Amino acid sequence: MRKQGAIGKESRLRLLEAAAEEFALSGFYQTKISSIVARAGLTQPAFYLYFESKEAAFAELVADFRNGLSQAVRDSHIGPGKNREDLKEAVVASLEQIYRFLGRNPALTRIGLYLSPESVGIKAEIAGLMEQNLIEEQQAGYYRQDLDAIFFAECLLAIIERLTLIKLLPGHETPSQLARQTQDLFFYGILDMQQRS
Amino acid sequence: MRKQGAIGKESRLRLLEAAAEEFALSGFYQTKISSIVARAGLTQPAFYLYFESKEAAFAELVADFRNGLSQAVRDSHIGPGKNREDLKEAVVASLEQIYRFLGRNPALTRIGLYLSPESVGIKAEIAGLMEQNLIEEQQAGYYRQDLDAIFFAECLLAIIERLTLIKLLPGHETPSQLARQTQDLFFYGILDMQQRS
Amino acid sequence: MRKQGAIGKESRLRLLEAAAEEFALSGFYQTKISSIVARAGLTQPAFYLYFESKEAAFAELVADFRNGLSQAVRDSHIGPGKNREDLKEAVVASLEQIYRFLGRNPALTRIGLYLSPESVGIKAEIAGLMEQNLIEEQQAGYYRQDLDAIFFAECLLAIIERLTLIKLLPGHETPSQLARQTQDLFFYGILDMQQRS
Amino acid sequence: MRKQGAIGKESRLRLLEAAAEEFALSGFYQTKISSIVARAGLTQPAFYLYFESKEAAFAELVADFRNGLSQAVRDSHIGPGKNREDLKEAVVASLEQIYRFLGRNPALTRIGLYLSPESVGIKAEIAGLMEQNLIEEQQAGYYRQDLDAIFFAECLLAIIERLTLIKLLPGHETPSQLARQTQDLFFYGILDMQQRS
DNA sequence: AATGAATGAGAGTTCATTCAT
DNA sequence: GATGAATGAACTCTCATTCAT
Repeated sequence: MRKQGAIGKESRLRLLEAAAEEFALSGFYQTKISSIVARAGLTQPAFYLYFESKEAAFAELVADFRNGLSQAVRDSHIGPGKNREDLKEAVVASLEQIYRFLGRNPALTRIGLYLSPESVGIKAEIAGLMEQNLIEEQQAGYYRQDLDAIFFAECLLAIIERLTLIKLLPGHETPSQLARQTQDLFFYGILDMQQRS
Repeated sequence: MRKQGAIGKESRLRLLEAAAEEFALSGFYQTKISSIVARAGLTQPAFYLYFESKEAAFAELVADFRNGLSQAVRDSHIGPGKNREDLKEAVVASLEQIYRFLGRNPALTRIGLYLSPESVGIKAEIAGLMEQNLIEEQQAGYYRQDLDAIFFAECLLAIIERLTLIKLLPGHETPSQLARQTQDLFFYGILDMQQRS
Repeated sequence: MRKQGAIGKESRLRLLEAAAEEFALSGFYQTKISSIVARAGLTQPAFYLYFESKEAAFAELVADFRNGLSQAVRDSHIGPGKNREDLKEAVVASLEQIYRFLGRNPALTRIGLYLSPESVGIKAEIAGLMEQNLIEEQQAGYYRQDLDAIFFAECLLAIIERLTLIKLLPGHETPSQLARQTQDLFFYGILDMQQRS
Repeated sequence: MRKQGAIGKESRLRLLEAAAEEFALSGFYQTKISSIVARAGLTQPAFYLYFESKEAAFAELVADFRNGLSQAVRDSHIGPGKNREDLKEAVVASLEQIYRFLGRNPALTRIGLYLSPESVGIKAEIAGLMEQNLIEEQQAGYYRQDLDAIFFAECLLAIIERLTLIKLLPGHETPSQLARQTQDLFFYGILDMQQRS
């Protein structure tokens, strides 16, 4: 790959965005280079000016997503010193941050979370990061002590993943709404509080 | 497709199982008819003796999974008249039934839940069935009245889906263990009960 | 590559022959699979039923040539116990055998001797075999003792190679004629015998 | 192609040399313009500033070689009036001149003698020139009268060609050594002189 | 004199699918 | 009931070449 000026960078970016949309729409195997370049307003060889192969372009998108989401999750850590009421809002804010990232680039999210074979590894990594956050928050006394952090992290991720797919990406709910619903369920469980033994 | 004798039925079944395993292993597009028939110990034209096309075979597997899972979910409904302690066990049993179905045929589960484009529709259907169960159970007074049944159904499904993938299919946990963990989280939430406001 | 019946073997052979002719005519890079299969009366995918790739088919032809020529050279060894007059005829017969092999399949010869990058290695091998023959023949007292066998082998090969290209393959001379001419030059050199010092 | 200043001439030359080396290394079809310009420290369009096409550049190299070699062969003619001892040295000198030219620019030699499709025509021309030299030298009484000049010319060329490839270009022998060996073989043949009938 | 950017044309290869037996 | 043999239709990727600057 040779040196690129401004125009080249622009073309590359256009191709990357076109690729993201095509991949998100049709999946990796059904996406043809011809569709990508058509969407970007270029011809097929231009694609290979900027990417090694179809796989490489896909991998770059996946990596972008992975980095972005990892960062968002790391940033969503809740610091110490919150009282019960503040905690609730902090948790909502934390979740909202993650949902917001996932909603920002729907095509990328679809690729990284549902389409890529690497999604398994990505989710494992994300679950791990969430677990670390949760452990520290648990040590801060925010959650019950007998909570299995990794198990909870997996469940949290599962719910975020699914709600993103069915509510966030189609635009049925906002990050803020989803954050609040998610927090509510996890905080209080499903039992009727009056009757708790 | 004409009528088949015993040998034909056997071959058809072998092909279907081989297809399930290949699809589960490599996904739809990367699975070649040649691999399927090789695994089944037959030749390519034999495949077309029993299936219209690659798509048709895949669709049949998906349909099998969908029917099985729907039934399992319907069967997992919890009847009225349980007290608090019985309820807990009933919920665990109900969840266990679902996990057990999902663990029974890993290849099929992988196809129906993660690989098929139809998985979206399947999950929507399953979520709907779960919602109906939950509503009735809620009306029986088992859960808090302000619980949003469809939201909860989606979360439940999300967790089942993820735990199936990372715990059940790799054999790290049994249906019974998963059922208990899932029930516990949902019943009590994550907060420390002493401190609940 | 699966099992082949008689028809398959026939097709494979037809493709191999077609490939040899196309390669000999146009060289490796300018030969298109489409030309080969057209000449063989088949379609492109059929080619891949019998050969891994264009390279593989070429390599097979080269290997065939190499084996054949090696054998011919080994067979051309001259045994002991010849007197001067018999020797001459034996040398001619020996050379004729080699020329005859080279003339038998012109396309293959062109590929193995001039077109293939492996031709360098092939000629090195052939020169080595010739050297061995020559050393034994020299020990039998047939040639001058101060003759450098490997040098002579290389020269002999050089001449055979060139005469094959310009005389044998175009059909200007027969193996027999070429053998006699070659023998004559090497036996007596170029000087006028009366004047030899 | 327009007139060029000093810088342009320099670039053109650099490209030509780079092309020669790349062609010699990889052959015509496997040599990419991109490799040539990379070696010359320029970009692809620059190549087309100086050459019509890849073919044209190659052809120019071949023509350079052909002219040079023709001249060298013409210059290697041996004049009349030599006695037997002088003749030997004259022949050696003559051969050395040719080997020296071939060794001077290895890349060009490889192209003109082994890689170019035109090499056939070039060798035919060279053989013709050699034949003329030989005929005159034969008429001067230097060689046996029954020698077939064109046949001998072809053999001489064959040997020069092969020894150049395997001894001269890899640097195993010098032009002088090769000239002497070649002369020795042709002068005296391979038979033991004591036993000549 | 030289380059960043782009393209037309084509090649090899793959794969689901079918036919004749 | 099954197979050896063959193919139509694509698709990815490469490369010489050119245009605008």
